[in-house]
Amino acid sequence: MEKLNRRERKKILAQQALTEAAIRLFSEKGFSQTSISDITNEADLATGTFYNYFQSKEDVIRYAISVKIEEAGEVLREIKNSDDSPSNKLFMISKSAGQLMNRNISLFKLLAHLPPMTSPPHGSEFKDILTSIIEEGWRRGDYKKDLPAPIICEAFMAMLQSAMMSRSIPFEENIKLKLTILLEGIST
Amino acid sequence: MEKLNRRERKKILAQQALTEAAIRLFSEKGFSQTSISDITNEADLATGTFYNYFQSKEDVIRYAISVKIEEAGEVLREIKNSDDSPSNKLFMISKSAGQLMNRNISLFKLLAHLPPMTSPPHGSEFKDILTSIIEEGWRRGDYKKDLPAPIICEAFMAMLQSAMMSRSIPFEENIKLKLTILLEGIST
Amino acid sequence: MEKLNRRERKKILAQQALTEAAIRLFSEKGFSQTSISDITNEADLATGTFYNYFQSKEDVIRYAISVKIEEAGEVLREIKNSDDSPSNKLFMISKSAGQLMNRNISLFKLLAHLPPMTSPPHGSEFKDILTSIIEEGWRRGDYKKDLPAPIICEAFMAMLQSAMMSRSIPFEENIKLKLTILLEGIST
Amino acid sequence: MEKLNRRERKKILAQQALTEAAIRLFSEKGFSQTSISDITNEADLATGTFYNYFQSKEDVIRYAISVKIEEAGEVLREIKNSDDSPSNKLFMISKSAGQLMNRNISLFKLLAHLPPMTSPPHGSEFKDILTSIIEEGWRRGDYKKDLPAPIICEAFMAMLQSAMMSRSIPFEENIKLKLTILLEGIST
DNA sequence: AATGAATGAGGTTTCATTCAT
DNA sequence: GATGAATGAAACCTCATTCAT
Repeated sequence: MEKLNRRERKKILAQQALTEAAIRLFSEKGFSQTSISDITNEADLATGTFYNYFQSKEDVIRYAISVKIEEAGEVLREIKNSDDSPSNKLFMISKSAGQLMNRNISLFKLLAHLPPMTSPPHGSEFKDILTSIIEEGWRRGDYKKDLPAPIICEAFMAMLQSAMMSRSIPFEENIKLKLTILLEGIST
Repeated sequence: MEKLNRRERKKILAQQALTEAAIRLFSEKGFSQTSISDITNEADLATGTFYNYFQSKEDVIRYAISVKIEEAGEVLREIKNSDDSPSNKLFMISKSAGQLMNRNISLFKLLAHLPPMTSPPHGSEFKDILTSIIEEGWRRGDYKKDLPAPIICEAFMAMLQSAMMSRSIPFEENIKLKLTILLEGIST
Repeated sequence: MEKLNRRERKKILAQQALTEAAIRLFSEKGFSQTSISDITNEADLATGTFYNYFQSKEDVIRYAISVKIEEAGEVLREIKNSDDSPSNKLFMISKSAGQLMNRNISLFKLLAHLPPMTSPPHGSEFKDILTSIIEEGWRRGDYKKDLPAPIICEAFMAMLQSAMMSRSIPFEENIKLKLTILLEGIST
Repeated sequence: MEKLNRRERKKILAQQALTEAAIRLFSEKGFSQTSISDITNEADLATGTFYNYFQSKEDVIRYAISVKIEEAGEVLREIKNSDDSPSNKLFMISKSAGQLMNRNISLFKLLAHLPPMTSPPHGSEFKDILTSIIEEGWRRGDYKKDLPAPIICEAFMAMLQSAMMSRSIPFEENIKLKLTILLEGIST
């Protein structure tokens, strides 16, 4: 058991090292400017080793994103199941989503290098959670009923993204103001 | 004064042909899957000719975008100087921006392949016009004064972009609903 | 007559401009790093114009050298026909050859880029003059007769070249010392 | 300690094959007429393999020369430390230098294709040995003391080079005559 | 599982040369 | 004669991938 574990741990370490090296280089030099041997150099491994873990450069992105998605899912579900009001839940989601994405902004930009339609392998879960929060708001009579849920979801995500990208006003203040507008616009 | 002799005309045609071929192929096969000789083949020119007009594939994107920005500027200024109400102006802007971007959606997606920070070489003019419309709304007492102009601009642009990207609800209906939320949120 | 002359003069100017530009660039950036359009740019002419005067880059070298050879020939013949002693003539030749070559050192290095055997299209004239001076020395009983003339010529030219290339001792002093050795070695 | 495993041995063989192929082709077809894939074809390796060992064609020249310099150093030091008279040592040096350079004449001509000033990365060691021989001659009272050592060194090297380049008289005879002149010129 | 030299397809890029103006 | 855009062959060079160790 001991021996196997050590091996497994080493294996995982190599994969982690490769992933981190790749993401670092992708965001520093750009995706296509980064070669596989750049990545293995940065990870202090041999070129061939890359192929023990990944099929291609794109594969690394997919793997890295899936890890992040996993993490994010946990947090989202926790917020959804809390006792807060829908509007408060939206605030909390925006906050932690902002944090997550800020930390991984360069990673998400890399999605452009994957074949289209692969992009949001998770978006739906996010949307599902948002939708269920909005429906909760409807049930409680908080929100106007003449706006379709997808529109509200999209508007929410747009505000979120816009706040993250803003260069003029810091995220915290920014998202607070934008959510104010949004909630004002959808509340009864 | 449009006295271009044949040679000059041919030059312009060649550059146009290259640009159009490039954008077409980029969106069909993807940016990095498109080689320079793919482009010249499509444009029915020799490989070397590409380098008479551009330094690199990225260069074509920059050029194509700058042409579109030019066009968009014209329309924006016209709307700004019309006699409509601020909110109507915002609707009109969203409409024609939507049209422009819809027509060039594949072009804008290519921005991801340019080094970061190069992205909005025009954003400021757009922002200036939006800001002046919002200020007009303030003067007329249409909009709440406790929201900073940049936030409103950003929110507007976010709605616009989100409506353009939406896959669930068509742009026209989509942007109408989102602007409704926005205007409701910022109006007195 | 006037019109023709002006044309002819312009023609020659263009050829001179091209030659000078070429030699300048060859010695600055190296022969193969210099393209024909580099040359025409430097000469402020169009690419195609080059082909009105030369067949190739190598051709420019040949032309430039032939011009210099022409010049040098004049000086050599003058010295040969003067009333000085053979040894003095050798000193004078070394002096003016040194000056000429110093001024055109970069040009002579370019000979390496011409197909071999083309190299000294003039060497023979130089050799002839040296030989006739040595024979004059023999007739006057100045020089030992057991050394073949070609050896003395070669030795003289070697000293000359070596003095020109020396980095440790300036040419004037250098060639004086070396010729002293040579004359000591060949004198009776 | 020459424990090279098969991989290492193959590496060295590959680099040798490339170097030899390159030098052979450079002198057969000329430097700029030889492409990198010519070289790898001749060495029976793949094009890309060239770049595992060299940065450029110029790089091969540098490498090849440095190898020869290494070899020459051995011989020179041996002669210097022998029991012969200074003048005999000079003869022996001229002889083996002539042999070395004759064998590698085409290699030395390639120096013209390297950026200037790179040329003699070794000259100094050669000079040092010559100087010590001349000083030995002075101590023994063989040579005149009014000629600076650098001048004698330069003159010796010039004679050597000139004898190697001569087309009219074969090297052996040629260098014997020229050294006679030189020694006559510098001896007491 | 790790290594890294060899591979060679396929991209990028240059540039001598032509030729219509 | 001068121009300079177009040409396309031919060079350069990179790099994903393999495979013997």
